[in-house]
Amino acid sequence: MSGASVRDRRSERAEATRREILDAAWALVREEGLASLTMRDLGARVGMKAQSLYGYFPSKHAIYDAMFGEANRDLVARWRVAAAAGPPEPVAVLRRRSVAFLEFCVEDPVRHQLLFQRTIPGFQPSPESYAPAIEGLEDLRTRLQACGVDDLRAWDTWTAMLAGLVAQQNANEPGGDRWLRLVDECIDMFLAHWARGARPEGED
Amino acid sequence: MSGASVRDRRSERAEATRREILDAAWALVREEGLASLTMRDLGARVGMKAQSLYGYFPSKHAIYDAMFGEANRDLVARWRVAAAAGPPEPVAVLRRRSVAFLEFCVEDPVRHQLLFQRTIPGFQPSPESYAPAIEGLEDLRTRLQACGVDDLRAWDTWTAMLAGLVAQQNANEPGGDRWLRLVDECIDMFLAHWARGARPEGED
DNA sequence: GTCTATACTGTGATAGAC
DNA sequence: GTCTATCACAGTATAGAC
Repeated sequence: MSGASVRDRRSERAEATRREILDAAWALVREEGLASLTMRDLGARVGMKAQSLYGYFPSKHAIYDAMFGEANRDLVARWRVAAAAGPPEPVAVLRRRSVAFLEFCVEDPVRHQLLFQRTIPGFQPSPESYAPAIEGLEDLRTRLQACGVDDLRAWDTWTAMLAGLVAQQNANEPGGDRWLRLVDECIDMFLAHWARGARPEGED
Repeated sequence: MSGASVRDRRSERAEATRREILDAAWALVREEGLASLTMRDLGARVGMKAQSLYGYFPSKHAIYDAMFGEANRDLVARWRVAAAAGPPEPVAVLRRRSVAFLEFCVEDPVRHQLLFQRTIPGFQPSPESYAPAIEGLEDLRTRLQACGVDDLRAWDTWTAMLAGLVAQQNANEPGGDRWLRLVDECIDMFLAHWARGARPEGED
């Protein structure tokens, strides 16, 4: 049916424009900072008036939300690649996964800020945009279990440790590797304390 | 001289008004978020027009800077109290210092955001406001040395670990203690790996 | 001297013309 | 779909009332 065909081509074109707007938004926030994104700048970047953007996104927060979802999906994809890109020993996988996470967070501090620091007034990611993060946390849990770590406290310690490395790196030496390169030794430290069999039974 | 006396009373009164404005600013950012502070709201809170605030602070960033400096001084004071509030054994002091830091960061997430996450577009703390932080880091270094930890990598690991606990607590369970209560075990884990004599010599 | 009134620029957002 | 016009509100600045 030509009607459906026309609709498809229209929605395809609209989707391409949405894509173009998102790319421009990423470029802008990388240059000016996450909170400095303005609809006028963004419109100018894609050759539109700011008001026309509302034909593609219902609000500025909706743009942030689309960026949030995209970043989240990219992170999960990166994890999958890292898990498959080497020997399957659980600890080796865990190490690759951690390095992939740190690199992901450090290579684009603005993206890290959007994903993990809630600094945009009033912005809350939608459940759909947030969903991949839940999947990633679940995956982490099984990875840690495979390494002999089966404890909620250990899990929380792990996320805090990696979050801290990223936070310090991005806050104090963005683009560098002063905290990044600590990851291997941090994992040693963590596993020595938390992995099954690492601690004498009656220690606690 | 009566001239000096008049000047003093005027500056005293101006200082009291500055204090009042800062208190109102803290209350507002706690209610509405750090980035949502507006000069109009702030003026209304202290019974002024927004424009009148410029008689006490040259800009909105200057208000943020005064808050930054105040928070930094409060943190250092808290550290001093914690250090003196118990037995002087280095590890015990380090533990009290850590708990004090975590509580400080968690009891007021907005203050933590102002101090440790740079999310306000264009805001950079002045050297005077930032100075206490340098003092605090220097103090931490000597505390760690006293515990047998004398290594830049260990120092960085320490700051990352505590920063991570705070980040996770404030991001995922503000007001709670799920990550907070991990601090003692994290310190055990850290010291076991980094303290002098904890590791066999030829391990690395 | 301190505060008020007013104005300028820039923000997100909406309604309606074409 | 994109535009013009417009709105309410933000930070900032200056002139003038008292």
